[in-house]
Amino acid sequence: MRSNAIKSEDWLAELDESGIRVTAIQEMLIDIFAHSEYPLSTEQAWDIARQSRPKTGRATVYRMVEKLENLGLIRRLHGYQGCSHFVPTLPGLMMLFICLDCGRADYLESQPLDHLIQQSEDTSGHHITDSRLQLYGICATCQQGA
Amino acid sequence: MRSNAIKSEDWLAELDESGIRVTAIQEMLIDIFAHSEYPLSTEQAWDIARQSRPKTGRATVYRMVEKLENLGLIRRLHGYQGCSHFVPTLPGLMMLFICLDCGRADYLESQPLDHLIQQSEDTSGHHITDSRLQLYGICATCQQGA
DNA sequence: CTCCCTGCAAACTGTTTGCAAGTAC
DNA sequence: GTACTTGCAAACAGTTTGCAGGGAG
Repeated sequence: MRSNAIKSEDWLAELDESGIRVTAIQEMLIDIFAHSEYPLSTEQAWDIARQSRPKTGRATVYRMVEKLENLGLIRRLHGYQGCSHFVPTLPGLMMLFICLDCGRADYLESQPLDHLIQQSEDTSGHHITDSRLQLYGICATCQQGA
Repeated sequence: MRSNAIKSEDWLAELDESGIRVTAIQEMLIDIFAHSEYPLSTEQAWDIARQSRPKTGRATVYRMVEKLENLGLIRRLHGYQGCSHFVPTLPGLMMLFICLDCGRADYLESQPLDHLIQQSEDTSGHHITDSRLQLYGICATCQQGA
């Protein structure tokens, strides 16, 4: 799997630029999402947050997740255990593979997808502003294990 | 937009083969989904159903939608007004475009997507069993209208 | 000092479940 | 007759909201 190259500092900088007040909780939640090996639901992130900060409120995590999603720092996973899990965004990489066995998410190179979308725009006449490609299956590691 | 070529009879036949008992309500709901020009939520389908059959229960529609989805006859739309809208499945066509203006869904030809997925499988080593590509934007018609 | 953030609890929405009655086969 | 389906109501889960207090700039 692709190693997670996300820098928490970059996220904090983005938050700052957006006029969102940066607090200790925010830093903690960013850390949690940026460094998790697996997609996390809001509930799971809340559980992890309370391990180091027991009085963290549920709503705080929901509000934070919403902000991170709106800023494009995390992406919602659809169709894997509902639609309430999130993974950090890797800019420029839009193809997301989710292993149905171990649950890990892996970004794949997507240049061909850009071409495909461009082509679809041309032939259909639609103006495409956003794309979402999710792939499901068994990852290379889990195939060996089985 | 691609004309909807779904035959209610085909769906009924599939239901029958699956050992699901075919009732009048099922026929009605199949008709509603197969012939709607727009993606429908369960709630919307329920509203339509009650126009011709006021005593239809909400749970019945939910249960029916679940069956249709499991059989692959309808597909859930993700990221458009939540994740609770459905469109009829067109076999072999996996690329789905949703207009953010008028809300209509349009299937696009997808041969290049198959190649792209094949290629991703080869380079990543993952075994891909399911793919989900959704495109968002403004459809050709709405571009003209504006 | 001001405004945004936080925690708590209550409210809310969409969805699921249990059960008795109805209906297809 | 048997088993699946239906409608109703209650239960449920995840998420959102209102508000009083706290913290950042």
